Amino acid sequence: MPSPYHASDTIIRTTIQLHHREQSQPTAQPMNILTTLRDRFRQPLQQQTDVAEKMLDMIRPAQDARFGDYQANFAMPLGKQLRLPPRDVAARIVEQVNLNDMCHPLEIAGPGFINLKLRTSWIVEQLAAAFQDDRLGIPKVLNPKTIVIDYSSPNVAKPMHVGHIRSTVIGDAIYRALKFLGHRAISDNHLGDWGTQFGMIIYGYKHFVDPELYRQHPVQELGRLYKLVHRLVEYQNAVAQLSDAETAVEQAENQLSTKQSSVKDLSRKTKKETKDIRKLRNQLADAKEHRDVLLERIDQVERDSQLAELARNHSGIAHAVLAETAGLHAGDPENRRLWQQFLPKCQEEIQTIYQRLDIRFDHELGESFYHDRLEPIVQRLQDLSHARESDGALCLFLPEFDAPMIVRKKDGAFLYATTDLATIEYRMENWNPDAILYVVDHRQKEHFDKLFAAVQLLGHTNIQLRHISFGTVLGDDGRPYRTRSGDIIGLEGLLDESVRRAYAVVCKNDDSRPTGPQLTEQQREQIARVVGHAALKYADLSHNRTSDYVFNYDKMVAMEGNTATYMQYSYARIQSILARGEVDLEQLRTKNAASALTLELSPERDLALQLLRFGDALNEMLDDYRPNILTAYLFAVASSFSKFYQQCDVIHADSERIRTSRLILCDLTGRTIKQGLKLLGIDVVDKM
RNA sequence: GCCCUCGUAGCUCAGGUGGAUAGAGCGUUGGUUUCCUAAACCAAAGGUCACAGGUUCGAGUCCUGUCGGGGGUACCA
Repeated sequence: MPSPYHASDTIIRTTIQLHHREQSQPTAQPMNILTTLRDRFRQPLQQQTDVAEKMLDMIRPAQDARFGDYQANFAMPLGKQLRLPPRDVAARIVEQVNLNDMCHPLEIAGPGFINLKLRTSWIVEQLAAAFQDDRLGIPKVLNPKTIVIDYSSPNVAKPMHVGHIRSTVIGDAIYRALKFLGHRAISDNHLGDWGTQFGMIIYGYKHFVDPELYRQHPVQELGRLYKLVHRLVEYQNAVAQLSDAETAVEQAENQLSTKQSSVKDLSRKTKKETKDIRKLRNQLADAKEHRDVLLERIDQVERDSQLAELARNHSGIAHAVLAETAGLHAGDPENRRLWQQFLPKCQEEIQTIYQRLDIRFDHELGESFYHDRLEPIVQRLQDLSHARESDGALCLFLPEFDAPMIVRKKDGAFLYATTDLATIEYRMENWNPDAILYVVDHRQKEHFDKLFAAVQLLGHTNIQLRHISFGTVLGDDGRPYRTRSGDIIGLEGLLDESVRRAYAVVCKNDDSRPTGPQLTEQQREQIARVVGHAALKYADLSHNRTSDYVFNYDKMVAMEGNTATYMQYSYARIQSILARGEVDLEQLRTKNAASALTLELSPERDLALQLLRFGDALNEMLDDYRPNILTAYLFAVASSFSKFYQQCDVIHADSERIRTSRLILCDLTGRTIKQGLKLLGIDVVDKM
């Protein structure tokens, strides 16, 4: 199935264009540059071709200032289609398009590029409109869509860790941006509140709880119980798997030596033989690694005499935990009671993290919420003859996939595939969304492929389902980010460390000010909190979401280059200018900006043009749900501002007129940075 | 085995459904401050875009193959 989206994403119903580029309202004054240019070119193009929209997409910002501000590249493909020289086609379009108020006379260059240079008078007019608008000139969409965004979704009984950053932060940014543009965005945190981890806690509570600790610090004690039981279960599983793992190593060793001895003359190996041997070597290494992990896991427990004794006394713990989980699901009164007791405490714990991250959800309907809907949906799948039993499990065999989607295990338990189906139906019944977005890591692609196919089987075709996938956070070694001892890194600790480093930088900077420190201890701490949290979020958002990226504190908090800090710094400098200039903002904002603005120097014009691109950047971001488009835009704004700042004195400008004009630019830049960062879930500070 | 992904400067990364001379930050080298926050700015050096074919007026981008990394692949989520 051809897809207009990134290959790693999955969609159905490509015909629903969700956040398509809208034609602007004829009356809407503030508007985006690209939207406007496309509007102007639409009719002339429609006279030449029936694929005008495709051609309109080929209008884009110029790559090189020599080619003006924007360029249109459609004359070449159009020339081919019409069997005319592209330059002639370009000339014909240029003659018909009405851009005189907006652009200098268009130029045709090279094979048929159309170069557009915006009139400064037009920029001034648009900028003035944006300046006087609370929304900075960004229009709301004409056709708002209802879009459910499913992100974050941690298991409530476990501490959140580094793996939750991306889903949480990217999902939140998409949510904020959609809302800002006027869509009805609904965020739903699909909490894991019903799984095996509760079986572990319940088992732990029944056998290992310290009542006093539980009374004083319930969440901490539950966390301890989870970790303890988890460890014992892992230990037991490791013991059970060890002999298989050892056999696998032996087998790999045998295969390798057989292969090597069959190739007698090693200096005259064929390509295939070389390849086979390397592959066998890798297999051996993998097998050894797996075995060593198991050994380490076993050793860790056995080294600790207390743990070892617990492991001996609870030899059936792996099974028992599953039984506790099954009991919970089956309605065992004691387990239900415990679950109801634990759940609010776990949720509270997780909320403290969300508060730190400044993230709120419209809904938090966890897995448990759908429990009663699983049986009926499975029944329906059977009634419709879509599901059948295989090896005792109830399966959906989907034509495009080798392995089936299992909706009920042979022990009768349901899986998350089942819950996901029920969740989609619930959302459709209650919110009637145009789309549901799943911000989930790329490893679950196949799950979503199957899930979406199953949804179609159930007859739901009037909805777009999309997996917004993202890559892995890596450590310096290029492997998933972990502590040196191999443990997963907790999110809370990550935030603390980020704030700690931000604090150090804030202090260093303030202490080294030529005029002496300006910040109180309280201010320093507050700034460090904002800057530290921002650094972490921004580091994540500024990478292409589909890429893996290497996590690096130093770079993140380095406060140079494309970081949140650089943007926040720009913002703070602007606030400083406005304060030092004793500017009455209310008065400034009521000024007739259109007549006050003057963009004579190129840093002024560049900055102004950059500010006008905000709406285009947002559209582009939502086109494929890529927050790094917005971070790149903000970096460009901040860079333009730095150049402007360097070359254009604001407070001591040559004339009152220029001073006012530059103050307007400063204020609008500050508001744009603030608004842009806000859409990424990031705050600003006035001083830093 | 099959499927999905990635390979761009010393390092970390950008590079819409193909468009003009492949970009940024860090690092390196050199320069800028009696001046609104130098956490800044300017300049230079640094690239066979993994490799080989192909499609095209035009390929980092699309197709095929090869090499290398990561991930997934029947009852975890």
